[in-house]
This record gives sequence, C-alpha cells and structure tokens, in this order.
Amino acid sequence: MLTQTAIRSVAMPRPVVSTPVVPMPNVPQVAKHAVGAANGVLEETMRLMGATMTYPRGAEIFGEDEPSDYVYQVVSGCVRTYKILSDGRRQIGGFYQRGDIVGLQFAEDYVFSAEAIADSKVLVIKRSALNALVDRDAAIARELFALTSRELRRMQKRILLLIKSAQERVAGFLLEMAERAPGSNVIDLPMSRQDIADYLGLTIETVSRTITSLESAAAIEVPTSRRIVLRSRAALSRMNG
Amino acid sequence: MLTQTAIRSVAMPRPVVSTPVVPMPNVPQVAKHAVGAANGVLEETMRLMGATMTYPRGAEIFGEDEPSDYVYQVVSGCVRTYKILSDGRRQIGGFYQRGDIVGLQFAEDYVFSAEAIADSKVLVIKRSALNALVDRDAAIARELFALTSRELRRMQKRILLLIKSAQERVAGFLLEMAERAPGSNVIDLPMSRQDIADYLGLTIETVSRTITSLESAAAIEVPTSRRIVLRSRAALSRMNG
DNA sequence: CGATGCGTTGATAACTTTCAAATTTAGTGG
DNA sequence: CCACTAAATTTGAAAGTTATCAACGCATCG
Repeated sequence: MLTQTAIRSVAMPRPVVSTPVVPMPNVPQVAKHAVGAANGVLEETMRLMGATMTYPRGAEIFGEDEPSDYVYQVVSGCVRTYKILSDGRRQIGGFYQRGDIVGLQFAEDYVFSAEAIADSKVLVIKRSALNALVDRDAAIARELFALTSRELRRMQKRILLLIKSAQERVAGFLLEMAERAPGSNVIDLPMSRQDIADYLGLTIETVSRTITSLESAAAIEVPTSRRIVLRSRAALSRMNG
Repeated sequence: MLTQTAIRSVAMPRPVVSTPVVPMPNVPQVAKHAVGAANGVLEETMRLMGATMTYPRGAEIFGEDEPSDYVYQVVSGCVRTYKILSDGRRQIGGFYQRGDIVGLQFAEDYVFSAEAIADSKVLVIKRSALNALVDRDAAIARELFALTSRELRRMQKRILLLIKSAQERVAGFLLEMAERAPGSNVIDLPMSRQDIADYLGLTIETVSRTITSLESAAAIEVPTSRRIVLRSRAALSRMNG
C-alpha cells in the first residue's frame, strides 16, 4: 500500500455544452484514397462529421462507467483521462492536446473518465459512425490503425518511464511535453503538480522536489510553477536513462 | 538512477529456424464478413498465409533495430519482448502465449526485441501482406483494430500496476497470469524471477521476498519456484488495489 | 563431484512517501 | 487596484519501502 495522495482536492465544475451532439445516422461519402494516403483523412472527416463541444476548465467530458459511444478529438485546450482506484488513488491515463484523439482505446465502456484541464474545444463523433467509415474507406481504417499504434507506442514509452526513478520520470515527462512544442525550449504546463504526480505514479511532493533539484542542477529554469524552460536537454536525456 | 539488475545472466542461445519464411506476394482472397463478424478471421488467415517457425528456448525472434517486416502469432510456448536500456537495465514489454500476436504495435523498426522463453512455435506473416488484407477486407481491419485495442487495454492495466507498491504489482501479475488458465488455480510460470522483475520494474530480490510473504500470508502456495497455486484470489485482489 | 545458473534470505543504504508547516499564487469582492 | 481567502506549491523531518551488496541453498549438467 503506497503512493498517490490523490483527491486532496476535487473541484466539481459544471459540465457545459455549447453545441449539441449531432447523431450521425447518414455517413457522408468520403473520397477513397489510394494506399499511402496522407495523414489527415480522418481529421478532415472528423471536422466534417463531428460536433464541436466546449468544456470549461474542470468539466467532465465522459465518465468511466458510461458506454463509450463517442470518440473525441481535441481542437484546443487540454484534456486528461483518469481513473480513481478503489483506495482513492488517482491514475492519470494521459494528457491530450490539439489534434490528439481520446477514446480510441476503449471497449464497450470507457475505462477512464475524461475531464478538461483547461477550457477546451473538442470534436465529437459517434463511434458507430467511425466504425462504418472504417468499413467503407480503407484509408480511414489504415489511419485509425496507425493512430492506435501510435498510442500504443506512447504507452510503451510511458511504461518505460514508470519503471525508473523519480528523477528519470520527471525528466522524461518534461522531454515528452517539450516534444509537443518543437523548436521551443519553453514548456507551458496546462496541468497541476498533482496531475503530473498522478501521471508519473509519484507524490506531489516528490515531483516538486525533483523539479527543484533539476533547477539546482541547471538542467531547467522554472520562472513560474506552470512554466518550465529547458536549459540542457542533454542533461535531461542523460537522466532519462 | 535506480533499479533493475538486469543482464546478470545473458544466455546466448542459437537462433534456429525450422520452416523458411514464405514471402507473400499473392494475397489469397479471403471471404468478406459482414459487420460484427466473429473473432477469428484474422487467426484463420494467419494460419493460411503464415509460415510456421520454431524457436528453441532463448532464441531471438527479432531484434529491436531490425525493420519490422513481420508480425507473429504464438502457437505454442512463450515469447517475451524486451528492451535493453542504455544503462544496462532490461525492461520486458510483455509475455505472449498461445494466440497472442506480437509486433502489431511497432512502427518502421521494432522498438523491442523478442525472444522465446520456452521452446516455441510461431506463425509469421509479412506486415505488408497484412496491410494489403486490411485494405481489401473490412472484417480483418476491424479485427486487427480490436486486437490492437485489446493490447492497449492490457497496457493500461500494466500502467496501473506500475504505479503501485511491490506487493500490489506481484499480486496483480499473478492474477494476470491466472487469467490465462481460466478455471484452474495452478499457474505454471514459463518465465524466471528475473523476467518477472524486469516486467514489473522491481528487483529479483523484491519479487522473491514478495512471493514468500504472499505465501506466509496464505494467499498462495509455491510448490516449486515456477509453479504457484492461488489459495485466496480475494486476498490477492485486495492487495491488487 | 565441481561448476553453473537460479532462487532465497539477511543486513544496510538509498530513495520515496508521509505528515506537518511555511510560502507563493490565484481568484473574489470591495 | 488592494485586501483577503482558498488553493497550489514548496520545504522540512521522520518513517516506510525497495534496492544494493553479500552469502547461502538447491538443482542441473558435464
């Protein structure tokens, strides 16, 4: 019995919907694409078929016990998926930002719940509509498959992180976040320390201390708690193992 | 810098092939299946199209730097995927037994290497052939997609394990292994303690001690080190969190 | 029988959590 | 814009867990 504090604070914000979910009875015909079709057919399709929803910071997008009828693509903001364990600990499944798709990995029920970390816009599409598309458009099938494989690889990297020490986990996390803003060394974290802790399987105190020590080691700068500047990727990579 | 001992012992057995890999230039026409087709089209196809390979205990099936041209389905025996980290630690990606498919999650290169833990038979199929099938048979596409989703869920369970204490990890691992032999409380472990340790992100000593303590707590019996009998699933589940 | 690999057990050190409190930041109302 | 409260983050000290180092037992195999 160890670990996560979790639910030291449970904000309970109001779920809000700006655009109603449009059921998708008629699947629009999407042009077939040859083998090797460019990435993006799916995204284009979601834009065409999906309904845009807006969630304020902290709002629930779906609960883990709900039937997983929809798939979501983040347009702006940031979404976290999470699961509350029987003993109250919280495990964060992942953080999803612009372009990321949430809900692919689930079976009949969602295994995780999803919440907006910041005010977020999300495209919603019926899973059944997506499945219908998969049946008639091989390009979409391939793209969806590729997306899922990518998710698998992300998860494997995650597993690699979780077998390591606290310092390696935090360093790896920062590098992962940095990848989302290529070219810049500035990371604006949309999530709290508690979120990071629950993502990495550490306590909030350990995350905080580790960040402080990375700063002392001149690997990063921390102008504000939510903003981190990479000073030495090499040092971080070294710590990442 | 912590953790895994890894590579305390590196057996280097001889790679062996019994049946040559058959390149699959001509994709056999597979009957189309309606939506909701039964699970198994893919397996059937692999039996038809795949080449059977035999690997002795310890033989390498593929290396992580090789191009990932093939996908494998375990027919008998047990396969482990693993990765050696820069500092020599080893992370095990997973254990694959009868019916499991290895290699789906990989991109251009394998991210992991794969080895036979016990003498194993494996069906091998070209990834390109599989992709071609996906393009022309929606049922296969759906099944492959479902398989990948299942792998994702397994991995998520794994992540849930890795954020927990040593006792919870080992208990969870045993329950996971028990699921593969439904109806029986006897688990015959094909893998060593070192394998288990590298799978769970623990040391071999911690795994050993934890198993001993589970035995003391009357949750399991350990007639031989590779055989474990579940005495109280309830107790194990409780420990699993 | 001696070597070798694997698993177990013991003692100590290192790391992470837990509990507690101080400090900083963010949000709200005047 | 400032004051005030609540929330988030950081820091400190002690306790608990896991890794590390070392030795031992046990089986297999030549």
